[in-house]
Amino acid sequence: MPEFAENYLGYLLARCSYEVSAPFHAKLKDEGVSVLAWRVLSSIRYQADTVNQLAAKALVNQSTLSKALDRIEKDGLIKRERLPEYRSKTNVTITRSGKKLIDQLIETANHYEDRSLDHMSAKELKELRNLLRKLIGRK
Amino acid sequence: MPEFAENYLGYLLARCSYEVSAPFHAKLKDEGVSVLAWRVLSSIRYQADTVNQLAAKALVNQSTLSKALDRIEKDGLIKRERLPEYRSKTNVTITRSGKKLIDQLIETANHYEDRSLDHMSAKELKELRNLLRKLIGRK
DNA sequence: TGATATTATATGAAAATTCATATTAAATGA
DNA sequence: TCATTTAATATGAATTTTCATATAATATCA
Repeated sequence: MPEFAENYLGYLLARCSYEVSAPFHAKLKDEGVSVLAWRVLSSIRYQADTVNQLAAKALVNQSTLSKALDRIEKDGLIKRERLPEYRSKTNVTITRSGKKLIDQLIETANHYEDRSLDHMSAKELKELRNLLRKLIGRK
Repeated sequence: MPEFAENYLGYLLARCSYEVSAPFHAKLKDEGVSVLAWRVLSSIRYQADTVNQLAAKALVNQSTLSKALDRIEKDGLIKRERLPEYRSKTNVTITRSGKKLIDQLIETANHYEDRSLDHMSAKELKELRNLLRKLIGRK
């Protein structure tokens, strides 16, 4: 780890995020699924959402998401349509085949998560989640 | 926060990393400095390093870093030269003007970090860092 | 030692991302 | 109501990243 980062929380978080997710992201790549597709599909699995909302949740800017949605839609995993009650918003819904894919991926993700966390106790993990939520003001 | 992510540590980490760093990254953009340049320069501020090492530290693949180094070098912030004792490695060193820039940026980064963490106690922060380090096997 | 394998970096072409702005819809206000 | 502003999404052009591979140096081994 670079020197500056020893106590720099921004970098420590980036590194943890990267390392914890790397194995699963590699798996996604094997399956030909982008990280953005993963985030979008898991977000809308049970509830449709608009483009801007999804961009915020997927941690990318709106333009990036719009173009990613083009590709995900081309793959038949989502559908876009203007909201009837507010026609400047685009509603993004998951298709049957999108559901099939994401349900498999969520299962895989949970396996990977279990494996990457098996050196942490349940108590530590709970504490970590609490601290992270507090960090971003969710607690 | 999307539903799937409520307990998915991979996403929680990505979100925290993103949110904690966003204000400083926005500031970097204002200054015309890329996140990669920030990571590279802060890494080599006191000690030169090779391309592959830097790529790992900067959390990007080697190819991405090579091209970023082209740009950072063009800006006069770093210098590349083959290591005399092992000529297939490239040593990346910081220039005088690189040092000047990074010293300012580190100061700015610390300000931002202080501000984004002022709702956390010192004890919580210490505990968070410990847990994060344990998560990636640094403890 | 010469052939082969491995390591480290660079690079061309393709893909994804970003920036700025266009387009379209909705809200506001004179 | 019509003009103006604001909001939501899409898109062209430029930049950056990625993938695959080239290049070059070093290590290995028969």
